[in-house]
Amino acid sequence: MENIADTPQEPRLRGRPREFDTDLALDRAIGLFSARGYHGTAISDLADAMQLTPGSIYKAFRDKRGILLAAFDRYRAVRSAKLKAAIEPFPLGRDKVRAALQFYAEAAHGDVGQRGCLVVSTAAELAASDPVVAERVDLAHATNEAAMKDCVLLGQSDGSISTGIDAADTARALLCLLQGMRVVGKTGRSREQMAAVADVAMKLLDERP
Amino acid sequence: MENIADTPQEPRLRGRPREFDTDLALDRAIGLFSARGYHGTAISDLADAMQLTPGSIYKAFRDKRGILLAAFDRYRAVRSAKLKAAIEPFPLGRDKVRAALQFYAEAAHGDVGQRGCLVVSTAAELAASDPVVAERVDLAHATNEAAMKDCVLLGQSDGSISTGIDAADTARALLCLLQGMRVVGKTGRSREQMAAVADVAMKLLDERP
DNA sequence: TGATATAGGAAATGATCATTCCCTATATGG
DNA sequence: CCATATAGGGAATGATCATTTCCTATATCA
Repeated sequence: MENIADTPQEPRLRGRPREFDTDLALDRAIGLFSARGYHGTAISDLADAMQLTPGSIYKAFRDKRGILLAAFDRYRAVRSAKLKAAIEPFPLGRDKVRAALQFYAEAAHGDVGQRGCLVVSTAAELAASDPVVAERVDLAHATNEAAMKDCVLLGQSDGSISTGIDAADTARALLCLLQGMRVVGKTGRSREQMAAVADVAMKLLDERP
Repeated sequence: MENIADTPQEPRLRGRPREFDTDLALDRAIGLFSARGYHGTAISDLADAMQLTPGSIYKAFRDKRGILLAAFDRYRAVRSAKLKAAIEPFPLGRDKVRAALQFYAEAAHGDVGQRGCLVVSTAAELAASDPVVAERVDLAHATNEAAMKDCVLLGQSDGSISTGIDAADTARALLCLLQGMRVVGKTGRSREQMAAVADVAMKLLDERP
């Protein structure tokens, strides 16, 4: 999670200006929420990690759920931007899909893999009980699914992917595989194992024999 | 979660016998832990659902973590038995894999899908902070992966799956896809969508063109 | 039958949690 | 320069949490 400012922050008009970097603070919150879950992360933990007092946190984010929602939105913005950057260099749809799979393989092993994906942990912990959160998770999935579908459709138009496959179903299967990699990556798999999964998954782009 | 007694419970030798059905109580705990997560489920919630007092719960399971571990083990036992039953009728390895995918598609939509998978939620919430829990999650994944690998190897020996594919890598990819289906299923997908994922995933068993 | 051992459960305990209060600090607008 | 508005933060607040205590109930064993 680096410097990707998705909230450009126009100059505040009234009152004392904020002293902390919202994005930096949210990145810290993302780390905690991803690793320990929402209910497993206390405000005091967040205050320590974000280097803020509970009072300041509440002033900035309203309540604990507000922190989660802001962290979730930032997580999505950052990850989407990075995924986009990872697939952008490749002109062919097939190569874009491969790059996406490798991008996830990279995030699904080692320390980053163990920390896990905020979308996955939020889906697991809160989607069943909080409709607003569930909607955001659904949107995150739908966005990723649409990105994969675009790649498949591009591949079908540029000739790198057969027109005999169903783009929507393939994209949904890719989404499941990508999310599953993040789950399995929670318990230390090697880069090689995850790279092999990405490689094998490319067969989803082939036509039935 | 029905009547599958994995703890046959030999007749107690000393003291007052337990009055409640451990498996039934754990099934209720599984429902809560799966839907709301570990930290999101209070002992009082568990007491209500299990129809026990907190005192009785602590006598039987030692502490909250003990309930989670017992629930996790039972969840695995029940789901493994059902998966086994689902693929058992099919003699060909390829058909067994298809049955397994359909079994997961069935669990990844509607109410059951929204409740979610206890292995997924435990992995997301606790694997990074509790080594003992992480080991159990890893074992659960390894067991599922091995089951898939056995199906692939069977298929390769019975001729229903090409010997040109790597059984280990394919099994790992299948595991990721199955776990991912449970994640995506947390936010209400239709049976048709998940069935289509299962169908498309069968291409993982084909050789590269 | 009585010693032993375990279960059930109501009530208490102490820790921790999310949240608020209140006061100070620092900006802008007139 | 004073009114207004927002930020920072230390110290309460009240709720809730996991866990324990203690007493009763019910079984086996000798």
